[in-house]
Amino acid sequence: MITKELTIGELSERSGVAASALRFYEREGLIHSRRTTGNQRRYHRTTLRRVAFIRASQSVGMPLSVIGEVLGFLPADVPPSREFWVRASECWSREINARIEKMERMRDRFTECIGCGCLSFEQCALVNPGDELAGQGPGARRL
Amino acid sequence: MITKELTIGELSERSGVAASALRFYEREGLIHSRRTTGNQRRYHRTTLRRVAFIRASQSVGMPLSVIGEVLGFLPADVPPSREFWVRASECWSREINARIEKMERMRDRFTECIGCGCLSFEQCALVNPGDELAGQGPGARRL
DNA sequence: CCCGGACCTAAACTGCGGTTCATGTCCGAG
DNA sequence: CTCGGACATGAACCGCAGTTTAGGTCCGGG
Repeated sequence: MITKELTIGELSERSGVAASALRFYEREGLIHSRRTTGNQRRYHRTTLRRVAFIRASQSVGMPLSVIGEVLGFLPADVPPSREFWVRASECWSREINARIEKMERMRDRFTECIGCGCLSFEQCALVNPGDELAGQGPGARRL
Repeated sequence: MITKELTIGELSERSGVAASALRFYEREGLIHSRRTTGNQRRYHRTTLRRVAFIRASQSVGMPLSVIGEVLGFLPADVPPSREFWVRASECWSREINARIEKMERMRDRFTECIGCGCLSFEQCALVNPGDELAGQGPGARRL
């Protein structure tokens, strides 16, 4: 086997992702590692691909939890197939499109609200979202 | 003066915003209050409008810090003019449009990346954003 | 054998937008 | 005057996506 394993430092340097982040991803179950007798991490080469996928997905706004779910279908130490990429891409595209549409709806509502001079409670859809518009920004969500 | 002041409970009920949030907004300087001799808050009626503006702006994704900057142009205890709404609306629209465009670019890049079969480091623009794409998702930002 | 750099862990901290809690005060109705 | 509900404060906590810190271990070169 010439498929040399990577230390965390090597994976960090090659991927451009901080070692602390890699350990964090492992805690969250997004990547996996073997341990040496001295308890050090050794990564399979395919982990590089996994990390690439994680970063690419994050850059389009996916939360780690969702990325983790999708990566759950991809067994550890198996190079991701082309089909996997394609399916994931479709999934992400749908998500992004949904978010874009939502933002467009909100923008239109805002200008409409300003235009009509309302922006007071009880009348204004923006102020009283009620429906799926709620819980947009970051902040504490209750379980 | 029949312009009765509001207690925090009244403002909370009328605006639908929790009293804890109203205190928080006040700490952050987004709204203001007078104090009674017993140290209780009394809000000017126009505060209702301010809170409406805050919630509407939040619903389109604006962070409180930016909302606070804009509200800073609006003196306390003065009803916001129509011109103020219009200018704020334009400002927010520009912001939202910028965010939508950014998301569209990212979506396109992602599908392109998947299509070309790359998604590895050094070649992939998604994985190595470098430019304005960086720092998208939530999470700790360093100063 | 010793040294330094790479690695390990757990715990605490970041910023955002608040909520919840503990403890104490105010105020109006009866 | 007393009681309860509304109000006050500061501190701790939530989720997210990590980073930083403190203190300890591993490993290879000289």
